[in-house]
Amino acid sequence: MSQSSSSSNLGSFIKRIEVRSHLTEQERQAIVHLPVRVVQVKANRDLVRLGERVNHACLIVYGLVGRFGETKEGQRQITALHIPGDMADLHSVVRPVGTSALQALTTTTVLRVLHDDLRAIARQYPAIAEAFWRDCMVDAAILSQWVVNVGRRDAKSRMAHLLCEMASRYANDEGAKLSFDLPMTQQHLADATGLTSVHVNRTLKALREDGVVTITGRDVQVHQWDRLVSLGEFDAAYLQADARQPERLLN
Amino acid sequence: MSQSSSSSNLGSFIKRIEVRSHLTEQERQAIVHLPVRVVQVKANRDLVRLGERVNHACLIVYGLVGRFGETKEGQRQITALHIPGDMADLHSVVRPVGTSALQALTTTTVLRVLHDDLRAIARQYPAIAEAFWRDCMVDAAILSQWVVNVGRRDAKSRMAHLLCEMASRYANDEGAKLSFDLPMTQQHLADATGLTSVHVNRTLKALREDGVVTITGRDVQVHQWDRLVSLGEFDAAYLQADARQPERLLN
DNA sequence: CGAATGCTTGATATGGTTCAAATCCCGTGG
DNA sequence: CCACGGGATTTGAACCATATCAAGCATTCG
Repeated sequence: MSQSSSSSNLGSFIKRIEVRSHLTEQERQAIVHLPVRVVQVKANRDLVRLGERVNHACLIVYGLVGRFGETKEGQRQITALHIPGDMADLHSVVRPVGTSALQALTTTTVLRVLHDDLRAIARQYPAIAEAFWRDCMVDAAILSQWVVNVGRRDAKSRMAHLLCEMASRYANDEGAKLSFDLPMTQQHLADATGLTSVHVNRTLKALREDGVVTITGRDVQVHQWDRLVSLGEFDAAYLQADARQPERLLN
Repeated sequence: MSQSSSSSNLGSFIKRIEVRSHLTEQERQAIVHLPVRVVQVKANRDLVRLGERVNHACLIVYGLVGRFGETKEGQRQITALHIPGDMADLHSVVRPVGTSALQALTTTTVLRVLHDDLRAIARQYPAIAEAFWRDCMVDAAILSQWVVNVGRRDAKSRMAHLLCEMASRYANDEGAKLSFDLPMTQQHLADATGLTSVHVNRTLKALREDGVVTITGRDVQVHQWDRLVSLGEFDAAYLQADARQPERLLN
């Protein structure tokens, strides 16, 4: 895990926040000028160990990160996936004692931001506090969907839902959903869907034979988006927190 | 759904908040004086319908409330349970478009608090904003545990975990965990654990025959707390957000 | 080129579901 | 106080979606 100091590169974070919340120029500047520390993490290394108390949050700049829960018998369950632009543990600002581990699925570049700094701007600018809170609530909405997915859907439907979600989160435009890079092994997919890697393999085969998606290594090719959506009963509404709604008191 | 206006009774909410966050007397007063509207909801009625946009949050005063996700084939999955003292949808302050329904499992008394009022005190008192955020993050931690529970544990273990969680949340003192009132039908338990009501019944039978817990109607009697904890791999840490830690900048 | 890691497939086992029916429980009205 | 009705619980039998075990193949990387 190599480190180096730097100032900014928080652009992707700002962009993410502004999809969901309005910021004034001043607020934007406050975020941009947060001091950060760049950290590289190799695949399968923890960014945050289980039970560790951290004093910083991790903005993913490049790579893919998972939050892992574990069973006594060593079975792992991914409870969240974080892609570039996500502040993977923004919640730790307010609850610094981790209850699960954060692990890199691929080599990952992270910007560490100190809790104290985040808390300071949240206290100074109520709109930033609200934006952080809102961002965390989108993650919670995803979590809630995962409970439904894992609790009540069969294997094919689960995979379809996960693929729709990741496609939607990665995509900037509609077309991008049909072809994207998903750097997860079949074991990772199994850990995210609560299945076995063997069964993930068979499920992907079935989806391929249905002509819906083809996954080759990290490359996902969606042939029939509509069928994938209907298989996974996917409704992207939960991923949004529309900034355009007048939720914010402009006082 | 009967309504009546009232002022305060927010004591249980204050108490809940203060377990996790420090408040000054002034901040406490700001919360106590929030205008509320008392609402009674009968069992199996929605407090918030699927997709409904609300302008208030619901503090549970009496009863039990579940958040329900649903599958196309009508299978239901409970993604959260809320007991008295919980502000069931505090998150809606920041994301008012519901992505799942809130339904009463028993006759429930609710205090409705307007988003605008909550947002106003959150903006005025950064410590309150932080406390609200923290409260939501405890709910998210529970959600995260549920994903692990439903994704990777077998039926007996799932039930044990759920029972430990509810016991811990209901209990004020240690002894109270051994005997408590859980107003859920076996179908509700099934919806919360991602099982079938038939299998819940068999699982409860097995737990009873093991001499671990006996559930008769709404009455839960825990005979061997330690075995229940170890069966469910339960670690109460995730339920806490220790207010005693100096997380708050006292500036 | 060899070792490690990930992918694929077959055979078998099993935990949980589904369907169906009986019984229990409790509130309600006669 | 009893009869009735409807939800909730309990149990059995058959079935199936997914797990488990095991082996061979493919790909990447040092």
